[in-house]
Amino acid sequence: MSKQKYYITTPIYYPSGTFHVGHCYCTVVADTIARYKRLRGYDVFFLTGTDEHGQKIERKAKDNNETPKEYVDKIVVDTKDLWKKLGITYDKYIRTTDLEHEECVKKVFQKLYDKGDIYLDSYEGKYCTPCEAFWTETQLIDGKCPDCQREVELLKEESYFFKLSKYQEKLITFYNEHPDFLEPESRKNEMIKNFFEKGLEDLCVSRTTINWGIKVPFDKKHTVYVWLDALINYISALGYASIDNKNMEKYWPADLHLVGKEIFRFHSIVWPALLMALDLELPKKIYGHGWLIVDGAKISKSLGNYKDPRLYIDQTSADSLRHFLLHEVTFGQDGNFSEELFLEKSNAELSNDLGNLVSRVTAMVEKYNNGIIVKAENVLKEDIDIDLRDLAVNMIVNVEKQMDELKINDAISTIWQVISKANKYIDLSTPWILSKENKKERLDCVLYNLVETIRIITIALQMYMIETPARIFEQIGVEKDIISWNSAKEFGKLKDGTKVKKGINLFPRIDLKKENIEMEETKKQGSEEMKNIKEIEKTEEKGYITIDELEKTELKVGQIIKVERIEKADKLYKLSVDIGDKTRTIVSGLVPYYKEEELIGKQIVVVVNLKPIKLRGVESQGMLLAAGDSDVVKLLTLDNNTGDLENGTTIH
RNA sequence: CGCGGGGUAGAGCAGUUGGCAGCUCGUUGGGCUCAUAACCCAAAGGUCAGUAGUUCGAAUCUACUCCCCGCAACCA
Repeated sequence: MSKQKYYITTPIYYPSGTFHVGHCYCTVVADTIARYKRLRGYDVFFLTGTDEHGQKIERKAKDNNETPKEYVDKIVVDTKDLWKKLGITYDKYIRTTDLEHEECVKKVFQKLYDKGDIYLDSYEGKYCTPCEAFWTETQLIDGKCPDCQREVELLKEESYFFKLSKYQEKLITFYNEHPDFLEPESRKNEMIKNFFEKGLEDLCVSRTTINWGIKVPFDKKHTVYVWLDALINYISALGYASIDNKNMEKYWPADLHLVGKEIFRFHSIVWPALLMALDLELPKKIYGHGWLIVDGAKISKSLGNYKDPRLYIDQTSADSLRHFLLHEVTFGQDGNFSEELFLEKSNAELSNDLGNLVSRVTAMVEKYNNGIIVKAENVLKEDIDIDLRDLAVNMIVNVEKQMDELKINDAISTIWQVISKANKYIDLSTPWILSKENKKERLDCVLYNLVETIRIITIALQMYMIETPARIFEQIGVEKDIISWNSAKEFGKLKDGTKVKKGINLFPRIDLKKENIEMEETKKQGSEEMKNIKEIEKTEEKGYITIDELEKTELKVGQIIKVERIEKADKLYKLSVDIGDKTRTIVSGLVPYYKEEELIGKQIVVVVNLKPIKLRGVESQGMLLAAGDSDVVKLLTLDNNTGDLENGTTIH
C-alpha cells in the first residue's frame, strides 16, 4: 500500500532584504500543514525557496559592490538559518538560480514558443531611463516617474508575450467546476471582478532591459520575465522536463499553493493558464492568506516597524512564536502583530495555561505518589472524569476536521479547550484534599486522568510545536508506542507504573513591565537607524549636482493662511500661501498626513519658480518642501514658527 | 459611483445555511493553595456603524448612507 501524497508550497520569497515575521507567518503555516499531514500518514513534499532574479536584486548587489549571485547567496544562508531556528521542515529549498531550475524555465519557454502560445511583439509604454522601468499611465505621478520624479519617455520595446487571453474562457470554466480551487472566497471574488470582467490581456514575458535573469534560449538579448521564472519553480523543483522527473510523477499536481494576498492574482490567473498551456494538471487549491499588521500599518521597511524574528525567538522560543502566529492570526485575513500582544499571549496561553498545567500535575504526582502513576481498573468513576475523557478524545477528531478545512486557529482553540478543562478538573477534584484525607484510590484515579489527558494534548501539539512535545513526553514518562496521532483517539493508554518527573518550566513567564521599557528603547533606536539609512541611501542614489543647478531653485519662506479640500480628490488640499509680496495657491497631497487646522499658520518652505500645473482642475503655483515617503510625510517648517522671519524671505 | 475587505463589550477578535449576542485579554468581587503571583468561580460592560425594507423572527438577507483599511499589475 503506497501512502497518499501531499505536495505543499510557500511562495519563493524575494530576497531583497532581511525577512520579517510576515515571511515567517506564511512559512510556519505551511510547515504546520506539512507536519499535520505527516502525522496523518501522508507522504509529504514541502517546498520553499527564494526568487533571486530581477532588477531590484541586481541593483542591490551593485550598491554592495557584489555580483548578484554573491548578494543572494548570503541572504539564502541567512534565510536557511532563520528557517532552521523556526523548525521549518521543508523537503526542498529551491533557488531560481539553481541550474536545474534555469534549464527547466528555458525548456518551458521554448515549448510554449513552439506551440505558439508565446509570440514576439512590441511593448509600448512610458519608460524612465534612469530607473530602467516601464510604468503604466495610472502609476505615473503628474506624468512623471513615481520613483524618481523625473520625466518619462514613450518607448517601444521588443518583447515576447504569453497568450493569456487565449485561456480566459478555459479558466472561467475551471473556476466554476472547481469551487474550492481559489480560497478564501473573498479574494476569488475580487480577482474575477477585477480581471475577467475587463478581459485578460496577453502577458509580457521577456525584457531586454534587464540582465540578471534567465536568457530566452533562442533570443539571447531577452531575459525571461521574473514572474514566469518564479512560477515555474513549483514544477522545476520536482524535475519537470528533466531526466529525473520521478518526483513530478509522484507529487504533481500540488495539493496546496500557499501565497500572500498580494501575489494571489498571479497564482490564480497566470499560473493556471501556464499549466494549461503545458498540458499539465492544475493544483488542487490556491490559498491567499492575509498579512500581519503592526500598529495599524503593514510591515514595511520605510516604517522600520519590524525586527529580525530571531529576536522574538531568543526572547521566548520558536514554539511561542509559532503558537502566536497560528493561533492569534485568523488564517486568510489580516492579523495584528506587536511585541506586546505577542508576549501577553505567550504568558496567558503558554505559561499560564499549558506550562502551568504540566507543572502542577507533575508536581502533584511527585509529591503525593513519588512520581508513580497508578492505573486502576476503572478510572472513570465520576461525571467530571467522563466529561474530561470525552472532551479529550473528541478533540483529535475535531482537530482533524478543522485542519482539513485549513482552520488552523480553530484547531488550536480546540486543543486549548482541553487544556482549560484539565485545569478546571484539578480544582473540581481537589487532589490536595484527597491526599490530606488519605483517599488514595480516588487520588490515583484523578492523577491518572490528568496525565493521560496531557498525553493526548501533547500528541495534538506535535502538529505545530517543534520542541515542547518532546519535553512534555519526557516529563510524563510516556514511551514512543503511545505518542502516535491515532493513539490520541483512545483514553486509557497510559500504563500503570509510568514514572513522572517534573522538569524545568516549559514556558517561563516574561515580565511585561520590564520588557516594555526595553521595547520602547529598541523601537526608538530602530527608527533612528532606519532614518539614517534612508538618508544615506537617498543622497547616494541621486548623485551630485553643481551649485548652479541648486541656484536655479528659488526658495522662499511662506505662511499657510487658508486650507481647503478639493472636491473628488482624496489627498489634495488647496492651500493659500503668503510669500510676502503676494499670495500663491498651492495644491498639495497632504490630506493623509495633516489635518486642516494643523496646517493653518505654519511657516514653510516654498519653491516659487516651479512651472504651474493643474491638479484636479486647480492651478498649483509652486510646491511645498516636505520629507518622507508614502508612509510618513513631514513638512519642512521654520523653527517653532516664531515669526522671526518675514514671509517672502529668500532661503539659501 | 474603479475594485475589494472591514465597522460586534475598554482592547483584540469569532459568529457555516436568518432562531434568546459569544471568545480571549483587561476591570471588579470571591474561592483555592497542587502550580510558573499561576488556577477556578461570579459580576459589570454591547441600539451588533446608520437608515429603510423582506420575515413570525435579522449581527446574519436586500437597498441606500457614513467611517476605516488595502489594492490598481515589484511587496509574505
